Amino acid sequence: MATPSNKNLRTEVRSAAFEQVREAHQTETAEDYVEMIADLIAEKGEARVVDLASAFGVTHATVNKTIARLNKEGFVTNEKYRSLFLTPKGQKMAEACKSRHEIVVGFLKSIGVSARTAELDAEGVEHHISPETLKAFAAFAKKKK
Amino acid sequence: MATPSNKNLRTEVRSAAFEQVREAHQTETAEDYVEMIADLIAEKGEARVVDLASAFGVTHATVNKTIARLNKEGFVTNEKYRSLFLTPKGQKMAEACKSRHEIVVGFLKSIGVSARTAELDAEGVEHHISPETLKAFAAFAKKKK
DNA sequence: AACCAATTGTAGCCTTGGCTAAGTTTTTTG
DNA sequence: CAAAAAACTTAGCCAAGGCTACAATTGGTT
Ligand SMILES: [Mn+2]
Ligand SMILES: [Mn+2]
Ligand SMILES: [Mn+2]
Ligand SMILES: [Mn+2]
Repeated sequence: MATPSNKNLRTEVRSAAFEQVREAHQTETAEDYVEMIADLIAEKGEARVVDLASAFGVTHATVNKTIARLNKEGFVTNEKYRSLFLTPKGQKMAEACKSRHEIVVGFLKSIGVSARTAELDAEGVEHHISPETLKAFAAFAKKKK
Repeated sequence: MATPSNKNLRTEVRSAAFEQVREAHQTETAEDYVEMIADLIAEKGEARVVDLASAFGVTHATVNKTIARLNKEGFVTNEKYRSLFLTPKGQKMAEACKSRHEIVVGFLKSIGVSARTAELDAEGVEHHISPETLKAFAAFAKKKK
């Protein structure tokens, strides 16, 4: 049980887990932004800087800086003083994120978590769910329904 | 369905969710460090800077800077060139985090996620689980067992 | 057309959490 | 017990994501 190889395995999984968390946090902002931009365009016809600021609860200056990064990384296109658009790459990511988001919310509700808490917790949890776990979530929620 | 009050509620929950995520990320490092320090002391008798660096997969310089902050915030005590200790406040937090971590891992396994993936995903998920959801996780895993 | 309010942009600041590189101290080892 | 290795500290750099304050642009109102 307490063999060296066992301990090494635990150690290896441990640091891999933290590495995975750091990676998730690096893509998190891009994921939330593209999802929100897609939602806003679907709901209101356009996504403006003020809308994003209000949705995320941050200042417009923060949104502006983030948009500049997402533009540089190829997720968003933006012209000065005009509303925001997603690139095909950004759209694809938005769809995947929306789907994942909904699976997580649905799953949490299906194990008895209230709608509000499910929404609140899902916004963070969604970024730390591997494909395997996502599949398990989807399967469970579907069976439960 | 698409009444204004409904839309305002959605909007309110939305920004509250992102605020909750930002808060979780602010306490995350402290939580992971105190838990790890407690684990190392339990397993090896002491927690050293190199141990933490290897466990988290970061450099010892990064650990050092973080420890300085945790000291300032009252979670850790440290004397130069000596191993690290938790304050009572740090110990209390470590226990809560360890318990929460185990609940999350156990829950993921109970819905069919493999042991390795459960460990990997739990390290991030744990910080985004509210008390209500944690209770639901614990209840489900217990029932399933 | 001119003005004013709203929106967007930009500069500069802060904190966190990464890193490398170089200097100290402690511990081990020959 | 001296030298080498290991561990620790410190300084300085970077990127991300917050903020405030101020400047520029747009768009609606009169
Ligand atoms: Mn999210
Ligand atoms: Mn989301
Ligand atoms: Mn963690
Ligand atoms: Mn997170």
